[in-house]
Amino acid sequence: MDLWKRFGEKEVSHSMAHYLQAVASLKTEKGHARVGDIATHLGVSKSGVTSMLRSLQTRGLISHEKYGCVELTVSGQRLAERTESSRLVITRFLTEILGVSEAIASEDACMIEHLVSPEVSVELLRLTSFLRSEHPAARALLQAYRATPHECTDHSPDACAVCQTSCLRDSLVRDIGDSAERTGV
Amino acid sequence: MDLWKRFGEKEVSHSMAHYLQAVASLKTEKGHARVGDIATHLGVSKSGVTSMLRSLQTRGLISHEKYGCVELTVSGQRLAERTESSRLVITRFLTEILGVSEAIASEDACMIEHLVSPEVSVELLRLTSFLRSEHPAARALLQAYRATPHECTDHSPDACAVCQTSCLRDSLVRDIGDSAERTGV
DNA sequence: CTCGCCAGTTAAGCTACCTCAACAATCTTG
DNA sequence: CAAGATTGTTGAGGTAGCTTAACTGGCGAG
Repeated sequence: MDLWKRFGEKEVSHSMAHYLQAVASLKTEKGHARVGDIATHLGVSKSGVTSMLRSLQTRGLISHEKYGCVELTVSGQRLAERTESSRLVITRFLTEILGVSEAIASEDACMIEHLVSPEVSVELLRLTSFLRSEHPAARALLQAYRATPHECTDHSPDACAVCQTSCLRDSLVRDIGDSAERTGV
Repeated sequence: MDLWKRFGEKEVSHSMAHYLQAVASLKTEKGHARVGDIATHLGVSKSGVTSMLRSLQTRGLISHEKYGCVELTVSGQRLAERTESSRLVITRFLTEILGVSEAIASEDACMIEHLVSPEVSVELLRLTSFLRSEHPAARALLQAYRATPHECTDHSPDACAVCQTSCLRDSLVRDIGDSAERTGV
């Protein structure tokens, strides 16, 4: 299967998603988004911004005339909002339900926000809301969940409800040090 | 914050992760991985494979000599295993806990498998295992969760445990049609 | 042995995204 | 209303990852 090739065919790339978010946040923050603001906000050169704006304009996500301010089109606005919502949902799920540190949650959310389908984001929101609610089943679950040890003592096939032929955990935990180092934790 | 720039600084790119996985799966499938096999497996040209192999060799993830078979190094093998484990964990969480369709789950997992930190993957595995286990709190929660309506009726600030100033759901659901179309659902 | 085929490589070219350096437009201010 | 600072654009150049086209290494059949 060459599902993997769709990565390059996403409606927007990682960079584009962040340009759109930058424009959106500058607009709400200071009322307008200019090339220099975007460049500063994203930590890239102004020339990089100019050429990216051209590309975003071609895709109908922004409008921008020479030396003017940048405006999001309706679809650009939608995309920016959706990406931002995904980011928030993912971050909250990672920190509040999975109990991952803020640093790692923010980094992971930033990496995947634009790649997660709305279907998944909306379900993730639903699960997070439910688990954070006052519903007795949710409270009971979280309490029981927090109480069980982190270590899966028995990871033989079929003992764990997720692993099958081999223990998935083993290949994950051994890399945890490496990634913590990068994040500066 | 320019967290977003780390996207390009990941140990491996999306493509690289899939090349490594292709080599690993060909090795277990037919005992060896050759350029042509990899090209077929990934649906790219042989010349593309040759140049990617050069790049992976430079990074110490594979070894490959001219006209020979491709071998994963220890770090290449670790990376391939970790990516594959993440993919499995994510897929199972999306289908079995969130209840998303196989098609969407596979696509999303394929997009993000290499971007999710091992910390998050391992916690996701733990949650999924727990929820799929026989633990009474898990059974009760899933039952209650499945029974609650999909619609969040009250999304005013503070009513929902996740949304704050505005309803995150609104910006997500309106895009669901668009993405289903792409996936061919 | 050599001809031909297949696997693999090199070369050139494309798109995306970035950089720096030079230039052009606009704004500010005396 | 010009001088100079600020802001934005253009252009050339680099890396990553792909493509196609042309070339080469290795090997079996006659």
